[in-house]
Amino acid sequence: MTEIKERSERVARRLRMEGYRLTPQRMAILQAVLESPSHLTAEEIYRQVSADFPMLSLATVYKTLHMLKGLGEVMELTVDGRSHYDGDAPPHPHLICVRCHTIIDLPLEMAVTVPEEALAERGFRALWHQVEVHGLCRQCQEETSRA
Amino acid sequence: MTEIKERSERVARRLRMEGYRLTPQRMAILQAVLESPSHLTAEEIYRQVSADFPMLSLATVYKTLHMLKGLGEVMELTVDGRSHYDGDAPPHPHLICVRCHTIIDLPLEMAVTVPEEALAERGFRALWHQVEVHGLCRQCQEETSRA
DNA sequence: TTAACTGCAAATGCTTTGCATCGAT
DNA sequence: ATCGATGCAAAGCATTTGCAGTTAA
Repeated sequence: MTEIKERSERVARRLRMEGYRLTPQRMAILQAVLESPSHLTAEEIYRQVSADFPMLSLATVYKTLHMLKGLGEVMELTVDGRSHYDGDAPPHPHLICVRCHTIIDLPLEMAVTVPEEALAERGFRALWHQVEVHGLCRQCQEETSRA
Repeated sequence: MTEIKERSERVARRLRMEGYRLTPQRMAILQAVLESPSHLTAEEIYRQVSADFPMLSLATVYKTLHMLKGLGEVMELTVDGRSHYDGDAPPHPHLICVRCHTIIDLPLEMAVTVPEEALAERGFRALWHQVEVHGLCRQCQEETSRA
């Protein structure tokens, strides 16, 4: 909890420094993304934050998430045509169910094994990486075999 | 080339076996995906195949790609809200430019390093995996620094 | 022959945008 | 007081769907 508070204060400071305004909507959206253990969609963030800010608009949620993504403070994960947002700092692998589209985090610090030379050869500057394992979650395996 | 022909014949055989009809459209779409060294979008496949089949519809392209994906014969990679399709067999990492959305293949057989136990613990059955490295391609680095 | 497939056009659903108003600085 | 941010509604765009006509088997 304190960790999340510290993190959101750090981001707030950064926003101010870079000339962004600290609106209550932005703070609430940021808080929601950081707090959630799962990977919320814009819609879910909207519904959740709306409880405190009934006048919030979905467009603002999208605009804020876009900004935070641009700053690298949240990551975007597209599953089945829907974007999910994750505020976790250390990159970790995601298990993605191809049937129900659930996303499961693996709490492992994946040191990705792409050799530096391969990137350097192509003049590519890596910013972050992402490991996705696609398959069937437990429940979907059961439901598939039952059919 | 022969490799591609063999591959498409193998897929054709599989389709027939599983009760799908082998229409000229399907064969042409399959061919196009297998032949292309890049990661075509549905739109690009449509334009390309349309040269030979002017009566082809985009809906058929989507339906066919969806079917092939379901069979695991092609993989889907979503970048910036657009799906790209890749018929390559061995899974390899992708470098994705966050600015221009170019996709670069790395011809490395990535043995992904997600420990089996982590999957087993969660009852997750892995089907395939995907490594994405997000960053800036050479050209976009130059254009960014110039600005 | 007949059930699956195609093509068309309309519909869907997520995301973005334009613009008048509001509010953080 | 300024200019960026918000909220609303409309627009945008990739993808899906319904259906009548077509065709592979």
